[in-house]
Amino acid sequence: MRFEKGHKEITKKRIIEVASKCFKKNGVSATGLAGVMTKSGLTNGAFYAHFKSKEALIEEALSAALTEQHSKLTNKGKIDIEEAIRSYLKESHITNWDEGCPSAALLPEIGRQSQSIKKTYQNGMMAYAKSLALLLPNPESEETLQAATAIFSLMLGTLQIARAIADPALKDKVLEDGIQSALKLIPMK
Amino acid sequence: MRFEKGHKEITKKRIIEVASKCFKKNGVSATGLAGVMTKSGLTNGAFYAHFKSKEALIEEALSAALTEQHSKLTNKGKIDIEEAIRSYLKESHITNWDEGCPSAALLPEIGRQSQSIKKTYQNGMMAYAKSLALLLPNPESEETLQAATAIFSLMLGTLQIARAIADPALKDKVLEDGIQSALKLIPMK
Amino acid sequence: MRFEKGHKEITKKRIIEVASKCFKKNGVSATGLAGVMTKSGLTNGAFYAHFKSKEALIEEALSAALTEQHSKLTNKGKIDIEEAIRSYLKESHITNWDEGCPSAALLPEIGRQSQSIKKTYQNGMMAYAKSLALLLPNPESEETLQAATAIFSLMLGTLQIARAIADPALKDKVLEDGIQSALKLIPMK
Amino acid sequence: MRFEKGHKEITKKRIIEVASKCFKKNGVSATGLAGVMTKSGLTNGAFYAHFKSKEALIEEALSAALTEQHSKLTNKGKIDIEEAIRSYLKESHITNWDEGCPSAALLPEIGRQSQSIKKTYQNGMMAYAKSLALLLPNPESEETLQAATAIFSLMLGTLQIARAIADPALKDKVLEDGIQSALKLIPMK
DNA sequence: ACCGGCGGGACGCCCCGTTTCT
DNA sequence: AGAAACGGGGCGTCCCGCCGGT
Repeated sequence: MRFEKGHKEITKKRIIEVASKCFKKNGVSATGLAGVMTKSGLTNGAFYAHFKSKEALIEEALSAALTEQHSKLTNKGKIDIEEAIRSYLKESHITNWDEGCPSAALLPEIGRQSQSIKKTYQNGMMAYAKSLALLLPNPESEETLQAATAIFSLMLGTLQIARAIADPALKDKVLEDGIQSALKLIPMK
Repeated sequence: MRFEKGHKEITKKRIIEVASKCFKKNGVSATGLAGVMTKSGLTNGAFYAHFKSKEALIEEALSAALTEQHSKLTNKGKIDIEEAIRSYLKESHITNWDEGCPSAALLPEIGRQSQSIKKTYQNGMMAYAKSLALLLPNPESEETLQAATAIFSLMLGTLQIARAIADPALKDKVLEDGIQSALKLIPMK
Repeated sequence: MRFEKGHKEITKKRIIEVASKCFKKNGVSATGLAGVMTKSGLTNGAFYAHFKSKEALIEEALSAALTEQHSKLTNKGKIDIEEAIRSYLKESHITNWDEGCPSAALLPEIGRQSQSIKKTYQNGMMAYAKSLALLLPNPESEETLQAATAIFSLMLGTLQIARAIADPALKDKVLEDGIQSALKLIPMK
Repeated sequence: MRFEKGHKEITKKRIIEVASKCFKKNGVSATGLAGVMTKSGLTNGAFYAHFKSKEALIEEALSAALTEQHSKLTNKGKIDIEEAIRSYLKESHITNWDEGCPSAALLPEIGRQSQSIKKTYQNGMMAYAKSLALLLPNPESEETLQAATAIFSLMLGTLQIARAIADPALKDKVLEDGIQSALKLIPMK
């Protein structure tokens, strides 16, 4: 065959991954499909063989980005919560939009999308918060999940602020302060 | 004279206010200048009499939005920190994009803009954090400013998450949990 | 063999019939091959196994549509000319584009096609006119063929006008007047 | 001024006239806005300063074409009905799509458009029929209008058929027969 | 031999941010 | 401050072809 079996799935996956990075880097509405397709090694015309519309791509790319972000927590073997926080708020995460957290890069835009996309986000976000709770004492309790969500919100807001600040020294301070504050949200055993 | 003195400034201010709402509501890159001008009661061609480019408008609109958001804290007379937090995370803020916090609506997009715009954001954000710190015990200390920034980051992230979630019940829970967690970040006297 | 003999012909015929309806319903140039293939239960790629190009399909679909329209005259057993006229100009024919007369739905577009397609139309149209002449007195005479052509032209124009009119009452009147006028073109015995 | 007063109206009129010809020549759905604008000496971007959408242009171009066609009947001073028929069905009208009758070129496509466009057509067509009736005996009677409509339908259908026929000799015959038949529809004084 | 997966470009309409002249 | 237009790009869809499985 001109294309081996599974070729289409691989191609689609490639498009999704490229789109995920483009969306995170430049924003959803500022990302054009033509650019995504070119970066995927394809032409414009092939897009609609894989996706019904740009919105469908957004949904799949968001889902993939959330899964990937989630896997950063779960694939590392055992890590403690402080390590997770420091890893999220480390300096390099500021500039690495395309490989970073989709929430930090896209949340307001997600909030303006359709219910379907919001549902996708909701699922991914809840899963992430639950994994974060596993790093805390008493992982199954409701309060722990609440604490995990708070830690996530704080990290998220801190990273976004750091990214939107001009002065490098202040950036570092915001990150470091964010780490300290996040640690305060860890519940006692 | 065809227009009394000051007319131009008034017009410009109107454009900025309209743009500020449009940016917050639909995002910066999804907002077109034509729409802004039409909503301002002007025609397309008049834009460049007031602004060098879209970027210049972004900067001025952002500045205005930050000032307005700031004034919500300072204009109310005496309020305590809990009231401020509850006010920020009240349910109506979820849907009121255009009259809400510019950080919650625009932060990732601001982070992708030029240094000049980031500097604008930095100033507005620092001022806001300082005003927030005034509501806390020991307002002048460095730790208090850090706490205020943390509270702001947490509120910000929480609001964005609530806006990006599909399920209404979960939305409410996220907001309520956010309030509880924010309160924990208030330093003791 | 994967497909029994004759499978291809059946498939091709199905494509032609689907295309014939689509062309009549939406017009030739507004009809996409993808839609035709999907409605035929096939995929895009299969098209060029059956037709050299869209133009080839147009030609075959036109031919089929003309034949089908012709058969409406000849398959009914004995009918008189008035019945034929009333049947053509009955109200339901206004809305039934896809099962109606190809001339009424497509003539200007056919006039813009290649000589080859025009030849196809010419043959089908002449055959139709001759069958119409058979319903008139003195069927073999040249004047009768001329009268039949005139009746056909009148019906055709009338139906097109009725279809292009907005007011339902006027539509009905146009049809009814068309019938009366067509009857006047019937030669005396 | 860069553009004298009334410039915009002139430009719009030019677009409409160019579009009218393009629509008649190539059909509505096969005509692209880019081509129309280029032929009007403008670029793509200027289109939406003049029209809300392609549909708006269709409506205005159709209206203009109907008016122009109408004026062919009324501007010539006194003509008799036979002259009008011969003029409509003269050979040159076959090839002159772009300067010819909009009904002959576009009717089926008009029938597929929105109610609003159909209403435009209805008005133009009724006016044309009434002017045609003025050339007949007893111009004000209802029967005369009916006869005029019938003559118009017959001419229309005949021209379309002639245009869709490949053989030149047959074309001529169809036209000539059409003239003869149309004359038969003229009511007696 | 028949059929289809998968992709290529070009172009459809629409709208963007911007410029120029008055 | 507005009128008018520019050029490019957005998403979506078109017609078409290569190559190989069954």
